[in-house]
Amino acid sequence: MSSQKPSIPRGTRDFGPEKMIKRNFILNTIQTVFKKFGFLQIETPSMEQLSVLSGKYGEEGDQLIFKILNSGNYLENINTDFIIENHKKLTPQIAEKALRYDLTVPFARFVVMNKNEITFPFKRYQIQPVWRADKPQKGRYREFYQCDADVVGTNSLLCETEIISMITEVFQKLNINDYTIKINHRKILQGIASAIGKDGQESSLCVAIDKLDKIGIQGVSKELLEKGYTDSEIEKLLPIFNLKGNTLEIIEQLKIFLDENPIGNKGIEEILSILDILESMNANFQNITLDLSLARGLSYYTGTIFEVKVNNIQMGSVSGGGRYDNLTEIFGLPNISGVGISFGVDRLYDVLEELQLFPSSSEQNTQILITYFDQEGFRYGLNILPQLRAANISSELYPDSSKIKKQFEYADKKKIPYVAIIGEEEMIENKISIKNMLTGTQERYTLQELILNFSRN
RNA sequence: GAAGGUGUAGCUCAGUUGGUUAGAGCGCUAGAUUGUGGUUCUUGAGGUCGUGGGUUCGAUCCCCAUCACUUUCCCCA
Repeated sequence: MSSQKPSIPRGTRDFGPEKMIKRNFILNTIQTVFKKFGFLQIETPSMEQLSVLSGKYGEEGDQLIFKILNSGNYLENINTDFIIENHKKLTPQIAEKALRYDLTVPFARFVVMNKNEITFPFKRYQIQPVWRADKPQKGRYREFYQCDADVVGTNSLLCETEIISMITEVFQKLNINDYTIKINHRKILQGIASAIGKDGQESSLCVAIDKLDKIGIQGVSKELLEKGYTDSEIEKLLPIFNLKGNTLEIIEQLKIFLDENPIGNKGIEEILSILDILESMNANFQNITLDLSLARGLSYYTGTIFEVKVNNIQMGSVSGGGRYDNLTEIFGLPNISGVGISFGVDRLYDVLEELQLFPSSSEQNTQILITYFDQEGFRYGLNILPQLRAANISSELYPDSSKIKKQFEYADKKKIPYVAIIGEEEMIENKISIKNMLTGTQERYTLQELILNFSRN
């Protein structure tokens, strides 16, 4: 009999107990903040109809969707010409379901399907894994979690400020202090495109200037040239890259650049309103900057866009989002504006690990392990165990009758802070010896004393 | 889609300019210590050197192919 070597698909991960404790610290923090701001949780299925996802993420995005092969004889009734002609035409015929690629599109589908039950404005949060058929790299997986919070059904800029407040609170709770919330506005980018004579062509402009911090002004210029921008158009753009000062000063310079462009000025107005609301709420501004090079890849954003970067650490953005005006329109529900935020748990994990910001995990652990020498001690332990648990003390009884040494090793490896020892002497005295595994000290308590000492934890 | 890197013990890695018996640290086993973990000392187990083929008297090493993992670019969280 030959055994097979087990493995998991690349880009996927197992999470052991230590990792789950740390992940849950992040997830619970985010969830607590979402709840506090009045967001309600929903979940959607792992798989969606392929047609729901197709075409929502651009042409490249379609390739990155994990498709699920139809059940049964999926080749029945297939026009074999497709196989030779084009696999893209064959795919929808043999796969009608696919794994979700993000949480936003399924949410849009959810809103449209449940529009009669939903009370608008609808604030929902969702924490679930998503899948991408990408080649894995550092900080990039084929299965990963997203934590999204969105408000749909209102244009109010209060939503934007609440998102900023939530980011601030999450980072404060995670003890990350040195970070930047970059904000920008798609309408400002539209206005810039228009001002240099490229009306309506801001998407290629966005893709290029999004890379500004990576490839520099020269790299961006080169890319724009390749995309058909003329030298004079790029020349006009240059002042944008050289704006200096704080957010308000940049806005003043930007106003001059945009001149009377109505769309661009609408964007500026909204940014100013957001800052004004934040000021009324006495919010902390320090971490917010207007970054005109922020564009964000996804094409459905139409208003304010955000991204959060942890400073002084080699890591891409850990959070991002923005306002979208027409996400539900494609499913037949127009004029629903929404704004959302997404936290990247996996990247936050790496950041906290690197900055050593995870709290000590001992409190989540078993507090007391009951050890014993013989069958009699085991029975004594069986009596103690439920009483400890009734007092809300996380505890366990060693299951096998092994040497005491072995039982201590178990406690040590599991980082259980206290070991209860039940031997002949203890049973005669009707007390329990408790050894503190950290300090090595040992004392005897009655069960009552033990419960009193430990239940306050 | 393009270009690199790496596959040797459970883990992290040495090594052999091609030679008989492939090593270390950590981990694991057992003991020193029959009522005590972590520290210390001693002991033992554990390998088709990724897979298939080629060259050779002989390949873990050289050549070819293949698979897996990994990094960068593109794109994204």
